[in-house]
Amino acid sequence: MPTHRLDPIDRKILAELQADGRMTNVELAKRVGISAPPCLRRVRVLEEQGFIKGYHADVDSRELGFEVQVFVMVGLQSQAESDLSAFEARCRDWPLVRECHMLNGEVDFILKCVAPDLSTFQSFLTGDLLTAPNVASVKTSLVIRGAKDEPGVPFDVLEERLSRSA
Amino acid sequence: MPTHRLDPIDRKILAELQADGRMTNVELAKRVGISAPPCLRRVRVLEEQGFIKGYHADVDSRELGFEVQVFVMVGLQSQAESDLSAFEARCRDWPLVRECHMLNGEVDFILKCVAPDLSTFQSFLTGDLLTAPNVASVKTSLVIRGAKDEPGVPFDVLEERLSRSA
DNA sequence: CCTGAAATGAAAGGCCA
DNA sequence: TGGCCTTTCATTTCAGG
Repeated sequence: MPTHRLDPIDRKILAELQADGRMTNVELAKRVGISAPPCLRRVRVLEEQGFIKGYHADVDSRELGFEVQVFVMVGLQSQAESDLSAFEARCRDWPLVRECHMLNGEVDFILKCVAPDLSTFQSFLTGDLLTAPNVASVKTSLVIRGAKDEPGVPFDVLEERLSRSA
Repeated sequence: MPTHRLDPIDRKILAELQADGRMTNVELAKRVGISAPPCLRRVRVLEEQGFIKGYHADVDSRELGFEVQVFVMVGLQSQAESDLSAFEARCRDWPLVRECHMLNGEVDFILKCVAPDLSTFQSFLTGDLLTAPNVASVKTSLVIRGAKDEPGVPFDVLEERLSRSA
């Protein structure tokens, strides 16, 4: 487990910033139990080493007009590495595709898509995805309602695990 | 489309904070072209009205020791509303389940899960998910590699759409 | 609803322990 | 490393257009 360089204070910093990424540094320092300057230094290091990849406001996509969320299962004809990465590159260029993960099993990729309405999604589907090279099968599943959508990872599980192995 | 109360400056604020949620207010004000005090007022209003649901540091889950990501398709025996929401409540209690969405079609739910390793996931699967009431079918798909993982929504698409309908 | 100024409070760097 | 001090800059309130 590559958590070598992280002490308990670093993990607490990550957990706090995951829960509230706009917290001021003095508030963060208070919560993790050190003073502000070393706390800020730790945050910088965590950013530089890639443990923190960025900070994002979590916007309400439905309120903003993105009423449609769809999961799309994609199978390709060729699973040669060059064809896989060509498809991935295409996904990165499609703004409606927010996530693209390569899976094991019969299907090759799962895509998480958003769209303002069904017709916008449908024209993406027929105009872009289905006509893309090497695409063999596409199965879409509309999200009827969202029940849980937590960003990040469960730090409780990590801490529990670390205390077990200690 | 319920974007009524948002003017172009509000949308720019949302787009900027989605891209960098830790930006200072003066930097944000400079980017959206107004001075700091009204900019902060707008941010507060966007938070209070729920357009901004929170701010989160994006932590590298693999670097932190969560090596396994799994999508799980779940079918239930009963689709009565009380049974659906009972399952959703269960998902909210499971820390390894980060997302739970109700879908149309043959499968009822898709879950996005993380775990430190396969054996942790497997004990969740057999110990918690498969033994939960009302669960009829479970199909898991391991993420081999991630190709795209963008949080939030594509504001370009929204702006383009608004300029079309104007 | 915005700008501009003034006071409070936080960020960032130097330096000592 | 963490803590303290100082300067710089951001946040917040208030007066005014």
